Amino acid sequence: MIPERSLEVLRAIVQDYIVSKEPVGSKSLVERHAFGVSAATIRNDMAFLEDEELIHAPHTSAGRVPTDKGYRLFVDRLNEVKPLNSSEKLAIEHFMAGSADLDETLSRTVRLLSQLTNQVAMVQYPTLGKSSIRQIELVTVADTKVLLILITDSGRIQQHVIELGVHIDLTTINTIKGRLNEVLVAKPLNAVAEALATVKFELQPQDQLSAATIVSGVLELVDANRQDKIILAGAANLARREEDFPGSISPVLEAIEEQVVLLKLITEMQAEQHGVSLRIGRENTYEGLTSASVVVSGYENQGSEIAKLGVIGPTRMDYSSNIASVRAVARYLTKALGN
Amino acid sequence: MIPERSLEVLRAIVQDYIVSKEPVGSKSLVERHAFGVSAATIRNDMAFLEDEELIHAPHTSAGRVPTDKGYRLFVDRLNEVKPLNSSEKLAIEHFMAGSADLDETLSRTVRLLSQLTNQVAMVQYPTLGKSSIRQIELVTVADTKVLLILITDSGRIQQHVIELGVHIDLTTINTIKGRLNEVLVAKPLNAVAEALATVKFELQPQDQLSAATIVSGVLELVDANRQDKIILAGAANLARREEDFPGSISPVLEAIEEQVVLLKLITEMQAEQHGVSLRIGRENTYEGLTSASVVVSGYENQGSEIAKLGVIGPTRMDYSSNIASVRAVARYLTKALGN
DNA sequence: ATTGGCACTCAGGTAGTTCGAGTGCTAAAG
DNA sequence: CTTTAGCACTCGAACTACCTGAGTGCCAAT
Repeated sequence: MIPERSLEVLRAIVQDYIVSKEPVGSKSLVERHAFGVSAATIRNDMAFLEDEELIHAPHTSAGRVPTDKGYRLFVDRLNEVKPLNSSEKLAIEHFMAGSADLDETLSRTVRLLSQLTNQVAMVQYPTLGKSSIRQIELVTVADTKVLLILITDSGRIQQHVIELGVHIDLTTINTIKGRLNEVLVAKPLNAVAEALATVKFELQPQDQLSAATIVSGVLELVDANRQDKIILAGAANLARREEDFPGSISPVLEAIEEQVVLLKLITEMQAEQHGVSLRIGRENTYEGLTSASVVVSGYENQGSEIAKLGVIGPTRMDYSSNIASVRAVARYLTKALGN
Repeated sequence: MIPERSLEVLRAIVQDYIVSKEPVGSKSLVERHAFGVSAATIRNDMAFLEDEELIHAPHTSAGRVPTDKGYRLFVDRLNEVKPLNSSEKLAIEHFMAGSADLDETLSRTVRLLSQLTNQVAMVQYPTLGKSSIRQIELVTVADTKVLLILITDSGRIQQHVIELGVHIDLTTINTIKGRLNEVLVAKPLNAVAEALATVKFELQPQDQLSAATIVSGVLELVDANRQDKIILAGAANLARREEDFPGSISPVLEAIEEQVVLLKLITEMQAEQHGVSLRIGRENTYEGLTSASVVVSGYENQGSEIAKLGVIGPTRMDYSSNIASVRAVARYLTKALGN
């Protein structure tokens, strides 16, 4: 068990370190904070915190810096989430005005988040696995090509051109389309494969092949997009915080360019407090992100979480305000999707 | 007029500097290159090149570094474009295999280019203004909503959901669709507005409003996408070349995140030699890119240029191989689009 | 448990020094 | 007129030595 005052000392160290970017020593600590005890006492507390591996001294005669574990304890037990100030609220209102389709909304959201936090922001597209099919359309675009369109209840529209190799007439297309919609509408996407496995079409033999091609096109479209998409903004903010990353920022840049890594990461993350989840430093198993922290929140549509958004920054980030921003933006996006 | 040997010296300086990243002096120059004259003679030539502002000494007792003007002369008159080596050709073949729709093709292309060059690569989506309409589709997606789909001859598919506010029946939609296709098919996109200005629909009065809404939807779709799109890859390569950028890479990162800037830039650039155009250092009017060079080539569909692609890197880049790569990838993409 | 005192540590800054790559100039040679 | 060898000069980079001061850990007294 950690004594109350030691926790206060840890909080003070984290807060001071975030603003000063310098290791913080016992003296400056008692100057800036009213502990009511002397520096020597604080030093004892600090020695204790160091034993617990919550803080760490870069070298013997330097101040202390929080460890990943220290940050973790800080956000879990000591951190009070700052409410947004009025200019931040204003910024959100501003971005909120006049949103259009899904692409536009998400792209605005990610830019908003990066501006609010001055970090790299990311927004995941609604996960198809959690959506269901609203409608399927087939449209001929050439003699032997049809355009397959998949519309989900989250408003996402996917399309794919299918080359049939042979001519197909309108009646056949309409038969296939009708049957597909019968079978698939309102089905969640992860149930599509099963539903299509047994489907039969009342068609002439020569058209059965085309139907099969189209069916596999549907499967492909559903599947190809299960690997969801992430959009990013604010990569330049990384470079501006370069000194916060030991070594170079290039592994971090690589990590965020690698969508697969990011997707895996945020999918694994489970909501902790305030509906926000964090990965701090080495808690990120991915090599390139061990000196970074990730703050993520889910956003919802029709009452259930459909995807996530968040920010990536140095472990030495202002958790208070970043958590507040991520949470607020997630709520805003949920609200915007409600319309 | 610049004497022949001085030009050779400039070429040698540029080449050595690109590999060594160190200012190059007269002595190492005569060692590495067979000029057949002594270092003192080379020094005279170097003094001449310095008068012409083609090279520059960082300080009195240092070697010389090419200026932007020097690089420019180098690429215009001295540079021979390296043919790609076999592993590079292999990489292109590999990416070439199994390309699918336009999105996929371009996304592969940009990653390919960034891998080949180890720079930041960019690919511009086909400019709509240079495409024409292949087909227009209307699909109902809800009682009062229709999905408008625009397919261009470059294979680009644009979609937009239109909220009509009132019910619309299938016959009406088909009438509108038929008429739109009659009027618009094969029209270049920049002629769409004109073509639609006078179009009339043979419809019941209560449906005229819906038709008008759809028409304005078409216009919006054409127009909203006139502001073209660029996709990027390899931003991490920038960070890896950080020492090549004086100051910080963050202005460069900002510039490339700002699509408008990039679009403006590459739109202004006109093909020079080999079908490739360059902007070297301060030739880039945009502030953040004054220490960067941009190599761009157009790519074609059906015999005319539809958009551009290229790379961005430090002024001290290997122009030979980057020009070769950009040119080769542009050709490959042109070929891939031909299918 | 807290505190003042004190010796100790060590990164970072300053100053002085050397080293050598590279220059520009001059005078002689081709 | 061009080229070359020779030479004095310059100046950044690298190395050294030194100092400073913030910060620590520990101990004995409260």
